[in-house]
Amino acid sequence: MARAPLRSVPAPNRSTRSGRAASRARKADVPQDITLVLRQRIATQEIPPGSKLRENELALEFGVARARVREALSVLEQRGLVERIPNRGAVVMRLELSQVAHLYDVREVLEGLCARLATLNGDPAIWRAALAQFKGPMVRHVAAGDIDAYIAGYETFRRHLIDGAGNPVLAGMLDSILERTQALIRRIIILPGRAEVGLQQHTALLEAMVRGDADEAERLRRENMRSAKSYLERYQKYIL
Amino acid sequence: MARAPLRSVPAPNRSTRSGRAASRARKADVPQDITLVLRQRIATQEIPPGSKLRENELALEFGVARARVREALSVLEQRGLVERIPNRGAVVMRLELSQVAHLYDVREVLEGLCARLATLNGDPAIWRAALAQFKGPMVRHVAAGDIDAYIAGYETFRRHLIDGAGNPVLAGMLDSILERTQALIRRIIILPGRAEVGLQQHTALLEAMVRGDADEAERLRRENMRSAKSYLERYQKYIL
DNA sequence: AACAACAAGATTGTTGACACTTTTGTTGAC
DNA sequence: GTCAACAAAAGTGTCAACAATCTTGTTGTT
Repeated sequence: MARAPLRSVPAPNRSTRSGRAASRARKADVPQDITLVLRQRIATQEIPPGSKLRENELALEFGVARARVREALSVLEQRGLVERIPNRGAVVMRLELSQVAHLYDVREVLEGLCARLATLNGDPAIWRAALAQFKGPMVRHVAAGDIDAYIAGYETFRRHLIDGAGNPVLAGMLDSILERTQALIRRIIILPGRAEVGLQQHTALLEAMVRGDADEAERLRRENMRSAKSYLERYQKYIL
Repeated sequence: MARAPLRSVPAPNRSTRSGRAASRARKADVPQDITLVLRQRIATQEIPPGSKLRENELALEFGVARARVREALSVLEQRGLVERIPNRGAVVMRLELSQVAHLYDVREVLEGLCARLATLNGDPAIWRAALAQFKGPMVRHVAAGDIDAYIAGYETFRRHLIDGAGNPVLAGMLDSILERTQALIRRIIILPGRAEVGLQQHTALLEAMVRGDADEAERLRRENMRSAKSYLERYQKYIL
């Protein structure tokens, strides 16, 4: 449980003039990126749900004062990643099935909008290229059972969709949801038959996007999400 | 510009035992609700866009240390209400037209989902009651030009929709969007003919909800949002 | 042996002080 | 009179210390 301090900062770094270069080198890291690091650790479940986040521990590890950790925890609470109880500390949020269902209902319409906007605003060449990926290499990844490669391909596809949509508000909300369900997505993909279904659905979606049919793209993406949600509910006992 | 301190806290409240009752009376207010107060002030434009938020000023007004104000500002930044520039402070976010368009695109699909879920999960009696409101008193409010009463009725309707949907994730995101566009909504409603159109659209929506047609409810709500967005774009010069 | 009362330790909550950066105001040269 | 260099002020960034609260371990009683 005890995390090895990645960069053990020399505690007495208080002298005004000495060690300027050293502190400047770390300048870009410290300011608020401890929030980012914690977000990633929670999303990847490197810090598992239910864990207690002790302010002192984190402050020591990152070599900053507790006030900074405290601010980071506030942000994490806002994002729904941790729950904070007064005088008792912060624990990593645990996902109930109902919560996941809520997240997926919202994700469905947001991803639908994302597909529609990407069709309207994005570069068709990108969708053609993605379609080629899904018809060629991705098929082989699934056939070969190379889940990691498939997931990697899916992630870049999703990134292209969000970028292509060109809507920062949408991007932020999708990121927020993805961040909370990332661990789940990986477990859904490896369910029996899921990757094959997903492959087919994404291919159909991209074909609609290539021919510029935004409405159909939105419909297909939403159907894709509903399908994923139903898989999740069917296999919930193996996932949650 | 200088805000009158609503409750000027006696600064030397440091003694451990003295004034316990007084400090306990304020206990419920202080903890983190300064975030809520600031959110409301920004949403209502009591603090107008572009204003600088000085940490010291706020700390003094609320009678807390700067660290607490600082945490509140972090949350406000996360929510997209203020922009924080290192070493330069926090200013209330200014809405560009493009940003508003992005917000409305997202709001469209979220309100659509909200209407669908409310139709499926909510109590039909509530929709019947709301329909009666929109066919009776609300019509008179619009005819009489009583905008405030109309807005109040619309707000309770929207609240019923969100409650009826029963999805906390959705509720949070809609609140976040509403909070950022609240000032706009009031300006759109008073546009020529807008209230009449809205009245008709909401009536149609509620009729679909009463008969349990969730798909149609979602479609109508989305159409309603697109219509509001087009009004906004047409009259942008009078609004922004 | 089980349980309540208490004390010691650990953790969070809050504060004031200090360092650093930006802004503002002033002086002086051209 | 205008502009640059400099000094003072204001504001933000960071920190360590103290207070309040919760948790854990211990002791004593029934």
